[in-house]
Amino acid sequence: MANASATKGERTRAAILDHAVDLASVEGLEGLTIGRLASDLGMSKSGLFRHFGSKQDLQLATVGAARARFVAMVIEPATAAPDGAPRLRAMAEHYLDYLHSFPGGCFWGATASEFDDRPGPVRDAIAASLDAWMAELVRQATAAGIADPDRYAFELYAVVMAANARWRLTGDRRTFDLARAALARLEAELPG
Amino acid sequence: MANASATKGERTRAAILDHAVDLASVEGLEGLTIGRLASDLGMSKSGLFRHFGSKQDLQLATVGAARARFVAMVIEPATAAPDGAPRLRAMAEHYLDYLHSFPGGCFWGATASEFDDRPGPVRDAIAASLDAWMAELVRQATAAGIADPDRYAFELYAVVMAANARWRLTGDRRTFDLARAALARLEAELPG
DNA sequence: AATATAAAAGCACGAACGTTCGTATTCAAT
DNA sequence: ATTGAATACGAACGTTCGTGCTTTTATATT
Repeated sequence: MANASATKGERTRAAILDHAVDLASVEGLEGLTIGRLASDLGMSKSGLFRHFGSKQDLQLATVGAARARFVAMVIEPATAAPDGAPRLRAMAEHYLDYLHSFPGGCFWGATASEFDDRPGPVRDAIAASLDAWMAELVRQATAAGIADPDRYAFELYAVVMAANARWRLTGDRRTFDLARAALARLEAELPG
Repeated sequence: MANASATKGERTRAAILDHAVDLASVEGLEGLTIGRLASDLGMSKSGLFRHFGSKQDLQLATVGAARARFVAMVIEPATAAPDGAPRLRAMAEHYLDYLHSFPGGCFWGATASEFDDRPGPVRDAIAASLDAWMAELVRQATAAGIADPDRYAFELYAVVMAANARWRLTGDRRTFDLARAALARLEAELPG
């Protein structure tokens, strides 16, 4: 939510980006067109465009907004739990719920595969966000006393990513049951 | 490889599709443009277009060619091993190697997330191919005596899919070490 | 209330896309 | 050698995209 004391331009910009994240989860960051975004928000292409100056800037700002949403929905709420195993459990649960905050499934699932072969700042921003998340997972797995934290973080990421992919393609919510069963197997690795 | 006794049109069509699969692994099935495909193959847009009649038909044919490649590289070679655990091991190994047969990473990883929110025959074809693969994994996991074959198939798919995604984004081949470690944990579940 | 500034709109452009159409070339069968 | 079909080409179309320029409207400060 944008700061209420922000200027009108800042509030508009925040509203644009909030919708841009949702739209990109459906259409991708390239399929996210300025015209579509403008008409969805009831404004003109040029009026919206003025806030960014280029489509690439819009894409970069959208990646930033998506990252902010991820932090707010997955990382922040889990800070209540102490480092290590409890934090890992809390993050994994929020991680799965987070997938439902998009109309088109996980923003990162859609955009990472879209930009992995498109060198440039947008790709770099996506990669940096995901690297930061992986690093956080490794940190917590280490704190939890896991012997091979890199492998553990990789598996946890893999399960959630696949849950998103299979769910979006089949429409079958039972996919999440499979994902939870897989996560339970990972939790069983945690000491204590 | 196209049948050598095929007509010229059939050979051209096969060559187009072979390149289309590679190109789609980089640009996606929508980013796969007819002009780019034609110039890569040294032919005219209209000459290429004639073989399909619409872009959607080209996309559908490309999905079919990708599926044929998957069968030839992952499923076929593993049929030497008997059903159950040996077959699962063989398929998993070929599955990882298969990722390197594309210039832009796994065709399915790129196209599934691209089309999961685009209803239509292309989406249906992609979903059907992946469903068939999941069904094969479940079948072999069942034959191997796994208690929850759906969960097992899901995890195996998740590991390879995540290996592809992380590898494409980081460029780090050590990702495959993590994937192999994860696959080893799955193999450890197999009886015998 | 007047005025300066920020925000949004209107309009038009050049490029790229899928697609169509008419024509040229290749190839096989007579 | 002649014909007819299969294959390919080149130019053009209508549309959509990102972007720039100019004008109008809304906001905020004195």
